[in-house]
Amino acid sequence: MVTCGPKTFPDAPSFHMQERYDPEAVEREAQEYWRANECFAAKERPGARKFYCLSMFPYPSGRLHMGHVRNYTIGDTIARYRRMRGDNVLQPMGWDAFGLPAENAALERKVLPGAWTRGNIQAMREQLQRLGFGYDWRRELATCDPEYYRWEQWFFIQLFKKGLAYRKKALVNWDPVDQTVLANEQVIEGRGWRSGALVEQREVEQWFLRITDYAEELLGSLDRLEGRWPTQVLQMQRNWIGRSEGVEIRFALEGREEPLTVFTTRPDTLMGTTYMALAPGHPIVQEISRTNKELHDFLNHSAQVSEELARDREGHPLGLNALHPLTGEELPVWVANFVLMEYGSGAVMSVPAHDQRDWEFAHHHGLPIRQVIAPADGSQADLDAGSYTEWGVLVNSGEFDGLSSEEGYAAITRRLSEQGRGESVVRYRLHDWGVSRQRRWGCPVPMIHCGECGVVPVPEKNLPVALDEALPPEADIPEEWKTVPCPECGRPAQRDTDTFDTFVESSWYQARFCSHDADDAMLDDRARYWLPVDQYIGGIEHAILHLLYARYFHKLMRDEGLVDGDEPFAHLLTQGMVLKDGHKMSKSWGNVVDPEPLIERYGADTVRLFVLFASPPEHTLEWSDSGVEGCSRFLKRFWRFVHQHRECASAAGIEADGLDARQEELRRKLHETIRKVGHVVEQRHTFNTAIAANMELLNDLMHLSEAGGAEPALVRECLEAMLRMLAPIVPHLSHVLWRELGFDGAVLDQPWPEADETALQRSVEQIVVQVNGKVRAHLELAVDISEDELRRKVLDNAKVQRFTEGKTVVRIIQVPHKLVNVVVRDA
RNA sequence: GCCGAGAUGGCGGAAUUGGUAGACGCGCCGGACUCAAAAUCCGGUGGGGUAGUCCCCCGUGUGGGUUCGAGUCCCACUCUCGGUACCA
Repeated sequence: MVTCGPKTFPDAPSFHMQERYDPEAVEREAQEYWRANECFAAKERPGARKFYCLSMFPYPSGRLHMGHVRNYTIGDTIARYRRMRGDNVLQPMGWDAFGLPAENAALERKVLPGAWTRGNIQAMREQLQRLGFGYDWRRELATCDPEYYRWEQWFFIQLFKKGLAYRKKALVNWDPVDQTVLANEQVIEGRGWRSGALVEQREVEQWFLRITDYAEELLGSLDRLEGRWPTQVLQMQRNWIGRSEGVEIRFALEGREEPLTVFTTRPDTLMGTTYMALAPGHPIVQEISRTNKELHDFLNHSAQVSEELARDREGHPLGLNALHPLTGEELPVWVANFVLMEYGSGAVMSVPAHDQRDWEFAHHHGLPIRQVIAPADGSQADLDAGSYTEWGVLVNSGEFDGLSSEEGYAAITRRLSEQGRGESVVRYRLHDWGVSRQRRWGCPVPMIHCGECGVVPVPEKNLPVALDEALPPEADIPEEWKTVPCPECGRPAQRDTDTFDTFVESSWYQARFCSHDADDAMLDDRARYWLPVDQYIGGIEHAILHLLYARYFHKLMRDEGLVDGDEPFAHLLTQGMVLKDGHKMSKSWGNVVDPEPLIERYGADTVRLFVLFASPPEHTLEWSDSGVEGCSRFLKRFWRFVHQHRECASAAGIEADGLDARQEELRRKLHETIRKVGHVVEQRHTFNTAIAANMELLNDLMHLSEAGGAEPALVRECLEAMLRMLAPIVPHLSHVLWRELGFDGAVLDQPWPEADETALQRSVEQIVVQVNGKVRAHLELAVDISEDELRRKVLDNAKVQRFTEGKTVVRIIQVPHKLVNVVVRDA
């Protein structure tokens, strides 16, 4: 038998160069090959199993950070793996290019937002290319391209025509620092999500998208994503949509025509209502405050207090009575600082005995507390200590006494309905999506305001309404841009000068990648071929906003006949954050690790390998410089080993019969590795264990080689399989080594290796022997050993006997090919 | 408060359906090579006892339980992280 153990090479420079792993040269070569052969140009192949792999596109801030590197490495690994599995893979990349930072940069550096953005895109594109991600760059798009936002404007007009986009004068969140309106989602604990400034309320005319029309479907179809999306994300979306069932009740107001409408989830407590509470922003409150100085002063005062999120139960009587819908009892109407205008109708029926906030408010202001629910178990509720909010049995409720809360709920709802004073309704926490922004670096709203005709869409032939990119953001918009003839009557009219929320652009880019160059339609049949995205990868921070809006847009596009299916992203993987020293990398912590110098020093493959190896994709990743060093060592070792065994490449096919025991063992290890890696990469995305398995295999292979057992055909079989398994993770190194070994074609086009069942078989195996569940011995036994023989060998074993001596064997548990547990009892 | 996820060596993390806890990597210790260092290679590395390779006990946040057997399942709790919060 010929062996090819470690060889010493003459100390000539040419050999030296090859034996030394030079990532830069390797990466240049592989990337050149991919580029020249257009390896990642995706084509629609009807009938072929397609796989659309998408990573969330970046905001072009100027430099990639570790989070990007991690995100895109995960995506690229999955995409390359699917390709080796024979799928027709699409993996595009683009830029979420509109947004505030460009305007800020423009102000600070006296550059134009467009120029700043496009410069950043160029720099980041180079960084992505350097990392060797297999993107179809022909499909690259930036949301600030007029060819892109043109179709967003077109689509918005379709929504407008359907009544799904509408204008509403509404109280909106005003960020006094950024000077803009914020969506509810952009307000975090009363502060602007970017500026951190305390948000004020202002009334402005805004464009809204009727996402609430789709609330029920957005909620319902989450069930079908179960098992495909992380449960955490599904739950967060459910909470955000916030469906709640209840009853809308109309209370008559003394001396007023219009009744007061409230929403409650507890109509069973209706008989315990002792006062009404309105939000400070409620129209009735606003109206009365115009003539009531005391109330006016109170509102001014509480507006300031509420900014500090005061929990004091402040309020003021309005001097107005409501009438109980069933008893006609007079109930004083108050304004209360804890009532929210944005939820329900901005008014509540207060039941202090059974709602904690109402209880506190009543206590504070000396309002009556009337118990109408008693604990079902007959115990006493202590209403001096607080409210009793559990369901129970109705008391002090007249004809409803004795009913359970559930029965009372139904009976009272029925009675209200009969009297025309209320009905069951479903409420959502989700609000219509305000999409107008008073920003310059965004997609212009394609609408014209005419004094005669009202709001008129820009005619489709005039799209896109292009931004004047030469105009600095601080300059006023010129009159000649703003003033245009009304498309309907021809009289001078005004363009809408607002732009869209950038979440609008990112809600449909996944579809446009499919039809990136369609110039006469937003989408075409190619979108039907590629969609939905089979695997979407991105940060957990987008669990609510982006993912909800994109789901909404997909349904809108579906209803416009543009796409098939109900959901845009079939599978979602949310990668964890990248931490350093226990904190998120940020300037303020001073712990930012820039990928660039690492790529410079170790090469792209090492960086890719490390971000996958350090932890499973969903976990937060603790950055470790020495961990990178370890990954670099592995690649160097692998490289060197391959070069020391190059001649094994010409070995003939493996002959399993000719292998000795150690070689057979290694071959079994190889095929076990193939089986394991295929499973974890495909099913679990735990690339860390896939890498570890390959490290183990290399260690074993090197030990065998060291011991002189490196049969060329076996080495060849190992290397061929390892290069394929590592190709999605460290594609450059795999590409070059594959070629240097003289194997056919390019490794990225190779089929994924299959485990050879016969190689997995063994004649003897190790069986763990336990006595009462504790490991006491390991036995090497023939796999086809009979049950009796096995029992005998186990019970005759000296180590086992030490623990069974003088005891009674009660039973023997057998797990085939794995374990035997002898259960004994004191005799 | 509510919802969700998690807790395993000095560290990151392994451990299909309950079946040898700590794979792989880092770090550390010892050794080889070297004038020396770097690089590389070899060996060791959960705690304790005994002891130079055997062997025993303990050990997966805490306390219970189910089971022949629990990191894994059940109950209660502690802590950490993420989301959300006056939602009527």
